[in-house]
Amino acid sequence: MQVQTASQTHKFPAGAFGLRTPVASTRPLPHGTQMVLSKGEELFAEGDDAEFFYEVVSGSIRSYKLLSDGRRQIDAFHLQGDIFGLEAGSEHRFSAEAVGDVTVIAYRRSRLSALIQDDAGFGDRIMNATLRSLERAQDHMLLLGRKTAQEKMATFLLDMADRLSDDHEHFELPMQRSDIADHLGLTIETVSRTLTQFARNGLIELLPASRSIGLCNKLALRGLNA
Amino acid sequence: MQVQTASQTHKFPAGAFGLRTPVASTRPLPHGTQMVLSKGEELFAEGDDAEFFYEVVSGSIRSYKLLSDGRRQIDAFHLQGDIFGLEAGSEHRFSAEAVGDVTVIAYRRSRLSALIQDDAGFGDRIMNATLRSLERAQDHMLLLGRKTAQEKMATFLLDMADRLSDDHEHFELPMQRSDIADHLGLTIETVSRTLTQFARNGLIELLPASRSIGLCNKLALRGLNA
DNA sequence: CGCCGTTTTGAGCCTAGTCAATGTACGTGG
DNA sequence: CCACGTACATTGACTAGGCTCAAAACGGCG
Repeated sequence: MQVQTASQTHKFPAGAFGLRTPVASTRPLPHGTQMVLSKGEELFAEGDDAEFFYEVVSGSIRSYKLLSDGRRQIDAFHLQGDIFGLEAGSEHRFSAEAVGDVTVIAYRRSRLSALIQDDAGFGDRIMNATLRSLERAQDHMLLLGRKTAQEKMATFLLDMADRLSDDHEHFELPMQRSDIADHLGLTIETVSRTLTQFARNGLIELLPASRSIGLCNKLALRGLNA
Repeated sequence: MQVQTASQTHKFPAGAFGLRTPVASTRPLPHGTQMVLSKGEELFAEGDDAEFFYEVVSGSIRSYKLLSDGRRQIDAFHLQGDIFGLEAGSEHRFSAEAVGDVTVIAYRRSRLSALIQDDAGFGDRIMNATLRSLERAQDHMLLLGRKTAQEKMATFLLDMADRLSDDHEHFELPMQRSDIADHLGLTIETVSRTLTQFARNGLIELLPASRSIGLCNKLALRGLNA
């Protein structure tokens, strides 16, 4: 997949039809196929056949929907261990792209019941992953519908700190400002201005034009969180 | 339940602990307990033990989250046939209230695996209901994050027409303006003004201060929908 | 060094929110 | 039967938070 351009769509994991691919990019697993995607590559698009669902091994995936005029809503960033792309119907209801370089495992949906038969715990993992996605979605609806720009950013930063940092204070954002904006229902200008303001008020540490963030005053951020 | 006031919380279906209740309000079923709630009654609150999950028999349930200062986001209206309130963790992550008079069936979560054993189709129904909730949530995030007030109202009206009317054109809204506002991330004033404007432009028919709606120009509404 | 993608900053505007008053429907009690 | 009270909905005037448009700054890379 690393040899393909960023705009192409993968309707199936490389190797599924015997395609010649770099050794490092795909690897057969007992139950799924490992895939490597580079920055910006599309994993699937809204409307594609939902033949596979996925688990993130490393890196970050953005899943999103578009309006006809191009407005975008990123409904989630999927990080290590997250499962996504499982659908009730036959088509994907959203698109998914690699935020940076990413490794995922693709599972064939038609083999879901077989996977569950083989591994009793797998079914629970799927159900729990789906329920956790729903919980995240519910929290995010509250954010999108009722929080101010400052509250949105505070919530986002605290969540990212929890999900991608060991000390829950210092971390590197995998995505750019436009991704954050389209996730929080804001514009890139508002995202940038809010970060600058947080830094000026001593809530966060922020190297100029960088994606590394340090949370200096988590208490104040939590105060903004609700 | 009909004898209780609107603000009380049900931590369990009446009858579960031998409470004396009106005959008409609860009825034991093979797999669950039928309950009747009157307008405004709380089924469960955020943080309550998620001992039961529910299926709507008739009427409409609103599920919502609150911020500390009282701002509310209604993440869904559950109508006939919808299943809701199943959680990954031990607590409910949102509150649920009857919009009008409602009948639901309460299923004990601890018996979920038994229910699935008994009825092979039940597990699929649960999984599908959960996935459909997730799809709805994703659509709704796009609405909340990226649609204008007019687009939000158009989407909402078309969705309600599909879900609670036979001809998909004439229907009675079960909820009041403040519920619509808190569902769409707007204020009641904006909801009211937008409806009035739609009526003036001939998109809908609207008896004054009434909840009955007729869609006159679905094409124009669909145009606003994306 | 210079280009390009990204981020930051500034100035002005607009959509939807706030505050306030009026209108309407309905149930209750005199 | 009507007067009143309450809950809900509509309408108006004004405000403000976040958006748009525009330009400058920064960083990485050939």
